[in-house]
Amino acid sequence: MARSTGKPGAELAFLLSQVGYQSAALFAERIAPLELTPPDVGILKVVSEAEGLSQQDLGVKLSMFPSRLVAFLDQLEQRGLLQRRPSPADRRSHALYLSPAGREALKTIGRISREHQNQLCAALNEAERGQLTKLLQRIADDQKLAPGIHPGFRKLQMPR
Amino acid sequence: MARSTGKPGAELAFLLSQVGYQSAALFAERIAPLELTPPDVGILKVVSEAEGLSQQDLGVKLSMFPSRLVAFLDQLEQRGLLQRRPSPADRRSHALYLSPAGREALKTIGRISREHQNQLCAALNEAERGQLTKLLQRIADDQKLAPGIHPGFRKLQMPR
DNA sequence: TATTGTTATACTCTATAACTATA
DNA sequence: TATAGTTATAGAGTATAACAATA
Repeated sequence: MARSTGKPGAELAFLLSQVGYQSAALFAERIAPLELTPPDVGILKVVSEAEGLSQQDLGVKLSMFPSRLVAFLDQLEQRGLLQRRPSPADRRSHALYLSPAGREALKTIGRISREHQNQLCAALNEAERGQLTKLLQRIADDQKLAPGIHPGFRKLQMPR
Repeated sequence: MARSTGKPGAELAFLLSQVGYQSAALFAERIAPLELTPPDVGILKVVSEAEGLSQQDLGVKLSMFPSRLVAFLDQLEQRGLLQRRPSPADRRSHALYLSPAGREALKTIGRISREHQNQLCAALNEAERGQLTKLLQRIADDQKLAPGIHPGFRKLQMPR
């Protein structure tokens, strides 16, 4: 039974964490058959929006250590989704590009993401989803969360 | 700039994951000075609501492997927040209880949680927080998320 | 001397399965 | 023989720091 009056608890913050985790977990399940993980998707997305960027740039955008990026990029490159091209100005750095297959993968991911959202938000109609989006966006802006960048890239580990 | 018409993307599902992660991360930071982690808090909370339960029971409630529980319980017991008492009926099993210090810790955690929620939801007024809570609760119910049980107990690992 | 990307190392946390003591 | 809790082991993933090539 919920308290209707009195000192407010932290139900909302906990609900946010619960539902947010559920969203991440279901999404991870949905892309697993593509042999992709959420960080893979985040990397592909950022590269697609800023092609030619260096691994350094990518690390800054995602707040990831460059050394942690290497393994992800190796795998994406081996699978032909992403390319490391020599940088014209600096032979130390690599310019990152999506391959055609990488762009195709992003389209598939987009479709999967929409299905995922429909499943997750099945309890709400369109108007309610719009309401929810607006409220969450206000929090995200206030919390200085960069659009399209998941804060989990930084440190990892949620409950423990 | 947001698309006002056309095929919907998955912005809402991503926003939920972003804000949910932010909630979890900020909460973890807030309780870190108490030398507690979110799973510690989850355990204390469940025990407080069902004192006398066994480690087996606790594992089922949290969807955690019993072997994973051991280290958490060891630490909480050593710090005097939780007690393993002999079970009257079965000498194999332990009945879990909070100590007075454990109950005190939960009060502190409750205060911290409210501060946390106020910080996280600073962009919204009371009415808006109520709206948001209702919408999220509808999703949580539809997704069969148990009240007060974080789905992250199960498997862990969000971005990867 | 500083910087880009890579590799090496140590550490944390987990699931699985073996183990003990009771039942 | 089965069950409660514990311990052992191996694996996944990370941050940190050392490293080679280039600037």
